[in-house]
Amino acid sequence: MRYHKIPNETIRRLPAYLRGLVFLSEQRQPCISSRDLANYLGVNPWQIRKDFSYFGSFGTPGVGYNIKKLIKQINSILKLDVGHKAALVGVGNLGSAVLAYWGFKTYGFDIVAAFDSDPKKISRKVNDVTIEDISKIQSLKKRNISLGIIAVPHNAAQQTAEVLIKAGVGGILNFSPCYITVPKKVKVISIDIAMDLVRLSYYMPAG
Amino acid sequence: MRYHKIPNETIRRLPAYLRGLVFLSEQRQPCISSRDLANYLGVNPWQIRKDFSYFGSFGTPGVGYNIKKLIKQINSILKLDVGHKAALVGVGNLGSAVLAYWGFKTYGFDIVAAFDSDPKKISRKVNDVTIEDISKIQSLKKRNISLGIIAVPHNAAQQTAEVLIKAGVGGILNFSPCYITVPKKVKVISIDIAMDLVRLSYYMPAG
DNA sequence: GCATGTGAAAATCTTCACAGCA
DNA sequence: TGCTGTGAAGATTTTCACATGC
Repeated sequence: MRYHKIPNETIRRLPAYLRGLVFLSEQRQPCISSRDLANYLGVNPWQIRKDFSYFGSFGTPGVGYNIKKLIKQINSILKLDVGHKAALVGVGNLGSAVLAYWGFKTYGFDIVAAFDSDPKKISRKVNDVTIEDISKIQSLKKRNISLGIIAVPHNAAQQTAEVLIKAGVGGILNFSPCYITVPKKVKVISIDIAMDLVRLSYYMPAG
Repeated sequence: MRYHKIPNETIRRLPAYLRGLVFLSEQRQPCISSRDLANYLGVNPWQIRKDFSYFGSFGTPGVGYNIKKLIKQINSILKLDVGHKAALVGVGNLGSAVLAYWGFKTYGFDIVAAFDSDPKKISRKVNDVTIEDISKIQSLKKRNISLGIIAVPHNAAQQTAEVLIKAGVGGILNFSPCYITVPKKVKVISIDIAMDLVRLSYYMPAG
């Protein structure tokens, strides 16, 4: 394996590979070929092989990939093996759903804190997490929380991002429907379900 | 404007342009340059100009783009001007959150039906939508619903997709954490929030 | 024989530089 | 002058074909 810059698109696909492999690992078959895996995931075999090749040689020619071993490798590449603590800001409709979503735990994420500015919500408990006043947010560093989840109205998003960054988070998952500006050292990933639905509209057959 | 195949990436960006423009249209300023719009959206000006150029010439040299007019154009490109009726299948945690999410309405989507297989949930009302038994799903075509939203456990997703397609939907928004196989004429867009969080983990600074 | 890993070719997408118009 | 629209250059990503290893 020579040095290669790793394509962003590869990083976009790796989590999906991991997700599929985790389901496959529940079966008894220990190995899988790139062809079978590709078929299961709905992608191309050479795409899978190329993507893995950026990180090393994980397979055995003539046999395929050992599923459990491959999961470990991808977990390590994606830095999921260390575990991440996250804090949610904004416990409205969307925020509550995020809190209740178990899907994160599978990948080593734990939402251990939740903040809101509405006094009526403070001290309420949602999914074992007690909602705190937004002013308590500077405690994140002390609590070893490195990840912020923003689910506030869009006019409060930028400000919330800044507070989170000041509190020491290195990554932000942004559910607010807007772009937020951050220093280079912080990574933001934005999610807006409505945007995906809009995209679907474009691709849908007429009628 | 010559003929050009429209890049998928352009379609991925258009909804975000639209979202930003809708917010900007609430201000009194009628026009915006590609530079200012780009700055607001966090992208490059030439990217915006190029993206629009695939569909025609929407701006005025020396002035910029008329915001309201541009919104209309993008709405038309994305086929949002016709309105879409959607049906949700699976009213669990995630499904309920989707039902409660107002964000769709802004773009002309309306979730007018919800289905579940759990008898305890049938006839309950969530956000003005009465939950129906999954067996009633073949009524979609008659009700003019062209869009399905899947929020069932992953082992039921493929089957749900097939039922939806048989009932005549042309597009599926898939929240179940798995790949689903569909005929070419149907478009699927999958969303898995956990996957984005995983990607964030990769990009986050160490420490 | 069979499936991986990879250089090289092809396709796609982004960036640039500037002609042309208000 | 200021900003759009676009061909062409540059960068990135995907696809392919096959050498290599089990």
